[in-house]
Formats: sequence, C-alpha cells, structure tokens
Amino acid sequence: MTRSMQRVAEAVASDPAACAALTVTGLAELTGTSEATVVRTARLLGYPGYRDLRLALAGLAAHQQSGRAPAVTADIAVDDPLPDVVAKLAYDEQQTLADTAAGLDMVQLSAAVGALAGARRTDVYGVGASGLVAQDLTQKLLRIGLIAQAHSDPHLAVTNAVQLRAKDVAVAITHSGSTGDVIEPLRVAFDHGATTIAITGRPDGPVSQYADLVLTTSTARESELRPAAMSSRTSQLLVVDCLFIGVAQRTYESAAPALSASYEALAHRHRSGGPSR
Amino acid sequence: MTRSMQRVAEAVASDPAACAALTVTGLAELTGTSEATVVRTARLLGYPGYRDLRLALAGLAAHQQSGRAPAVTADIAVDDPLPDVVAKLAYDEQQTLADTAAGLDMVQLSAAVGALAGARRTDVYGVGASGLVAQDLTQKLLRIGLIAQAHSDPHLAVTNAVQLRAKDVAVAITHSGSTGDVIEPLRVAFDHGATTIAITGRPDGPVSQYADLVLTTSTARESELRPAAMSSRTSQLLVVDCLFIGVAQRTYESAAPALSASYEALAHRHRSGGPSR
DNA sequence: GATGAGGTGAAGGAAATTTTCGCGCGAAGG
DNA sequence: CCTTCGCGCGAAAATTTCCTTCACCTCATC
Repeated sequence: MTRSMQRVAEAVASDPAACAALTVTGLAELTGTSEATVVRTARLLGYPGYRDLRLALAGLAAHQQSGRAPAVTADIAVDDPLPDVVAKLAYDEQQTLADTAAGLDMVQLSAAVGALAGARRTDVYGVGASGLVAQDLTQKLLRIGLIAQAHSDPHLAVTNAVQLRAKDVAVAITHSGSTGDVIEPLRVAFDHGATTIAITGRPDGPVSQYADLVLTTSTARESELRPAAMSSRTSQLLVVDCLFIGVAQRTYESAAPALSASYEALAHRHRSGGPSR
Repeated sequence: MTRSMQRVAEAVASDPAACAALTVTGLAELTGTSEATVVRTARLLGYPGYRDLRLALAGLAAHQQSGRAPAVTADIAVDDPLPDVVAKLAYDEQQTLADTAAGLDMVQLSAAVGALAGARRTDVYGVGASGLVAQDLTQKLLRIGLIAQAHSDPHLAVTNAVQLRAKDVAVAITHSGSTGDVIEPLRVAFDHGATTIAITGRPDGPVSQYADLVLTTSTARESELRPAAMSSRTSQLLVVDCLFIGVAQRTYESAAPALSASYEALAHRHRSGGPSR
C-alpha cells in the first residue's frame, strides 16, 4: 500500500461516517490526493469501486453508531439517570459476552467438555460471586444426569478433593486467578490425578499452575460503581453455559431424558392459576 | 403519496438490503416505475435524493444483518460444532440483554430502587436457577451496607416474611411468575405491609398479584438444549445489576466506603504470588 | 548520472443521479 | 357526452459523480 493510499485508508478508518457522506472528489480533496487514488484504494480494500466502498462505509457507520449510542460514556457515573444506567449496563455486559466468546480457546473448551462428559464425578470450587457460578454449573450438570457438586467452603472442598482420582474432574472458578480458597482444593485434586479445569480471567495466574485446562473469561474494566464481580460473572456464566451445552450434546442420549425428567418433576411446583408455563 | 411512490416505498421497506444494492434505474425497473418517481419517493422520505436514501438503506441493512448474521440458525442443534455453540449462545444472551433493557419499565425500576435504598431490611426469594440470582442480589446489597437475605427454603422464607412490615422490602424472583414456593412468602410479606417487588418474565402471572412493583425480564425462546433457565438468568441478572447500581447511586455516601471496605477485607485472600489484583 | 519501475494526478469518458418537460389519465363542470 | 383542468407519471436532457487512461514525476538501483 502506497503513501497516498494509506492517507485515504486512514481517513476512511478513522471516521467512516464522515467519509460515507463524502463524494470521491470530496474524499480526494480531504486527503490531499486525487480521485484516481481514492478509487484505487477502494479497489485495494476489496470493493469493485468507490461507490461500493461508500455503501459499506455507511453500513459500518451505522454499526458503530448503534454500538456507541448506548455507551454514551463508557463509565457509569454517580449521577447518571436510571435509563442511562440500564443502557450502559446492558451494553457493557453485551460487550463482555462478545469479548468472552471471541477469546475462548476452542481446543481447551472442547477438551473440557470431553472431560466433563466422561467424568465419574465433578467437583466445582468457587467462593464469593464465583460461588454462584459454581452452583450454576453444578445445577446444570445435575440436570443432565451427571454427578456434580459445588463447594464454597474451602475446608470441605479440600476434604472432598482428596477423594478425587483419574477420570474425575475438578473445576475452579476464580476471576482473579489467585483466590487461595479455590486454588488449594484444585491443587489437591490435581495431585490426586483428577482432570483439573480453571475458569479464570487471569490465565497467567497461580490457579493455572494446577489446571490441565484453562478457560479464559473476559477481564472487562471495572469502575467504582461497577466492581469486577459484575462483568466477570457474566463472562463466567457464558463459559459455563458453553460447557453445559457442549456436554449435553456429547451425552445427548442420556441428557435429553434427564432434562425432561427434571422438567416434569418441577411442573407441579407451579400454580395452575397462572398462564400456562 | 401516490400509487407509484407507494410501490417504491414498499420495495424499499420490504428489503432494504436488496434496494441498497440497486441503482436508481434498477429500482425503477424493479418497481415498474421511472427513475423520476424513485427520486421523488426518496425526497418524500426525507432524503435530499436517491443517493442519500441509498446510503441510509445500506446502514439499515447492516443493522438488520448484524442482528441476524451471528444467529446463522437461531437454534442450537445437537450436532453443532463447539465454535457455533459459543457464537450462538453469546449472541442469544446479548439479544436477551438488549430485550430486557428495552423492556424495563423505568418508573417501576426507579420505584424499586427507591424502596430498596430506603428499606430497613430486604428479603429475596428465589428457588432453582432464580435462587442463584436471589443470592447475587443479596450479596450485592450486603456489599453496600444494606441488610438483605436470600431465601431458597420456602418454609424459612415464609417464617421470615411474617417478620416484615412497612419500610421493609420483599423481592420475589421467578421466571415463570407462577412458582408457588416464591409466591407464598411474597404474599405473606405483602399482607404484612412490606413493599413487594417481583422480577418475572410473566408480568401477568400470579406473582404480580402480590407485587407492588413488577420488573419484567425478557422471555426469550428456549429450546430443547437451551432450557428457559439459561436466558432468564441472564435477564434477571441484568435487572439485579440495575437495581444494585441504582441503589448504590442513591446511597452513595454510605455505599462507597462499604464497597471499598469489603474489597479491602478480601485482599488478603488472594495469594500474593499471582499478578497483582 | 542514467535508467526503469512504480506512484500519482489531470483530463476525458462512462455511468449514475437529478431535473425538465410534455403526455395521458381521470375528475369536475358544462 | 364533451371539454377543460389538474396532476401523476415517465422519457429524455442536464448534471453530477464515478471510473479509466495516460503522461508525468519520484525514487531506488546500477
């Protein structure tokens, strides 16, 4: 890519919306080049001509705008009106989901699914906010007929971890990657030959030391009003959901009946007075 | 708007993407009209000319497409490869978040925030998957120095609900809106004069009967492999987050120190060996 | 310093868009 | 029933925008 072309490409990249409003001549003037160069650049970018680049730009601009609009300012302030808070939160969590999905290592995930699907039993460790995620994973696994248990009590967790052996799986969930109460039972499980999985936002943290498989969650920025627990939870839950679906797929034969069985069992707990289901 | 113009407008409305790819002449031919009519229609729609309408159309198309693209097929199938599962899940949850944010009644939310911020104590009821959300809300409220408790045991919940009175708040979380185990304690709380809040996907369900305030979560479609619990949880958590931030804002004076205090207290639970924080 | 291989822009040609203008259809009035 | 008028409509001209060609200029290489 030549110098003039770079200038054009730069202008296009830096402000697609503005460029979409410009004609070839306009963009050429803006970048101090000629119309020919603009067209050449468009070609280089993979479009048949400037017209199409312009259309694509309009689309891109619409995208960005839609993405930005709710995040007027990225951070939530103390004096934000409630509608803004809702919009920002929703946007942030969406972003977190996208980041997490993009950053997930499919190989590790696949291996983790395989381990869980074939496990004799599974222990899940998590304390604090991650404890809820641990429970969520456990609930899900139980629903498809697997044997799983969540531990938030570090002592009991270690006591149980001692029982694990090969073919068993231990999962540690910690955002910081350095929560001692979670690392300890994972270490014990690791030492006893179980397959160990870490779900953490810091794949380079101490927890990974004892993890055969590491699933990375997104480490979105936090702010005073928005502690890390919030976005890490969203991210962790997505990973858990992925694990669950993956395992359910692999064990479909047994998972499907188990799912409907648990569903049936709950039906009578819902008052008949309400709208069906 | 004249007949020919209607035809053009219709074509544009029914398939923006296709029209964006068309030239004036093309669109005129497609709609069986003339170029002049197309331009006139564009003017009528508020654009200076067809060129600008087309750009707008491209933007619109990009929007729509972005909504669709990742959802290659909306449902997760048993034989979906893992990367697809991840993408679909992330997309679905993002969609759920957007729906929830869009559907939240700000008046109700604002009132709920006010009630929570001024509550003497808060009880939260939830069983099953919603139980985790209830715990999440409780954890958050506790972190900013409020008195809150989650109940998943229906008997204990009712026993506790009896203690509630005016100025107290009871929150029921149920996706179906008809979970007896959650409705019952809410009813008791309601009868004792507490402010009752329901977080449910069925605002017309029985639970709303005893709720002063109803916060509606999104009721995304579920599928065999993706039980309702999954998307309802995402939605519920967003509502909880909104409540939390709202309350934290209103009680900022006391919430801020409480937040940092709880943070400090946890610091030593993280091994120093890892990367900081 | 000569030579050649691109990068670059000016100008002309093609295609798009916009405007103009007149035709024809239907409604209202004689 | 006929005339007249208004107006929607489209063909074609006018204009703008976009694309192509070609000649010039720059810079690296020998």
